[in-house]
Amino acid sequence: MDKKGRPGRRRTLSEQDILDAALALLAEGGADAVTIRGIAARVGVAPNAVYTYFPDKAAVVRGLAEHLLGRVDHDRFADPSQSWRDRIRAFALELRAELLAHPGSVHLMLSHPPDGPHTQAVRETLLAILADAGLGRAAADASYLINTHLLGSVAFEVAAPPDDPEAGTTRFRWAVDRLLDGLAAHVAAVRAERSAPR
Amino acid sequence: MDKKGRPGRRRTLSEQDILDAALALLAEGGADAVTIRGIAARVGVAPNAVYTYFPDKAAVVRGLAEHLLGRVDHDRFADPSQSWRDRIRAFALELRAELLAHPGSVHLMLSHPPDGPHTQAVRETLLAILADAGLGRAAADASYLINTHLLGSVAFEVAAPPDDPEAGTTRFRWAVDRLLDGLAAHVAAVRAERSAPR
DNA sequence: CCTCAAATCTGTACGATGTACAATAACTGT
DNA sequence: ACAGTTATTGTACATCGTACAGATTTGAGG
Repeated sequence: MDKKGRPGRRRTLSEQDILDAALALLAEGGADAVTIRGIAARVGVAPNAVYTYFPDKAAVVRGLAEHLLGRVDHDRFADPSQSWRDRIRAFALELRAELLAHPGSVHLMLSHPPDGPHTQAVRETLLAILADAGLGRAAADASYLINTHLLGSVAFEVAAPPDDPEAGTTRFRWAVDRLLDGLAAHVAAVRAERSAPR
Repeated sequence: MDKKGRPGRRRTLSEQDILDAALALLAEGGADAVTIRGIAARVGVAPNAVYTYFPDKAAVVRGLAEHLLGRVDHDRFADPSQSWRDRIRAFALELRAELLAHPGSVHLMLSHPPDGPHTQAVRETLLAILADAGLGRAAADASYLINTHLLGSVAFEVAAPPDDPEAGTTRFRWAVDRLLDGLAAHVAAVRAERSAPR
């Protein structure tokens, strides 16, 4: 695990190593377990070595959130042969599963909202589906709605897990369906107004 | 500000003092500013005095969340003369305002979900409105949906504030309206099924 | 090949945090 | 008055982020 014992320019680390270690710590011990010293120990390096790659802990945490988002395959939901409702449902469930698999990741995303390429890719996939749904100008707001509900929902579930994990999934699915109903109603209303203006 | 300089049984503190100090710190410096030592200093007492009233910091934080919920007047929304949609909208906006007024409070609620009398009172108010709406068995899930969206939404807004705070309110209102549309559609569907069973 | 600056890492150290432990003073009941 | 309980203090420790100052290796320019 440990690389060397003496200082010097040796390139024993990489940004990926740090993020991988951070992710492992997150999975094992929750958000509190993600510490600079813990990461360093796990990759076998002095704590300060981390600062060669990240300016401070907040940057590591942001990077970790990005890293996590990079693990979800969102291109899979771009296929327009399925209904937009099914696609969003599946997308939401997938993201939820990924977040639930790493306790603390939601907290971390809510306190240090990432904004790297992976984050934007996810956002764009969502926006594309919503555009297909005919939400037009409201697509951005709808995306925001889905996002915030997802994060809030998972955060709450992590903090206060239901007795039966299955029940959590059922409840989440129900909530997403209500959201989709609301969006569908809005689409219908917009369409109606467009065909019979003011 | 400081009470005394020597040990001894003096009852210089109260649970309320501690929570008030914590709330002030939260309002001033966000969640990170809420520390045992900070609270103690603010009420002019040794850090360990806090442990007479709370077993650990987590308990203080939970108490603080409760304290905060106790400040919102939710009975005001119990009046059934208004439509349930208006009542929920107003309720959500009120809670949002309270949470936004204390940066970090959402985080704190998401990491240490309170469950004291105030929390339950708020939940019951919500449930009552939703029961009026005719949601029946689904009222609990609907309440959960509104709750999680509220928390997620505010958390996100605190972490990444919009350029124009007004825009945040508009967006939130739009989202709540979509939620309400979704719930209304569900109510209609349930009613339809009940009048024409299977 | 030699030199040297830049890059990468280590060691030490400081201030802040939560909190365990023991000592101390004031109150309470007898 | 005395004894026991209890609120408070002071001291101390482990852990955290990270600033600072070396040490060592590496690669580039001569």
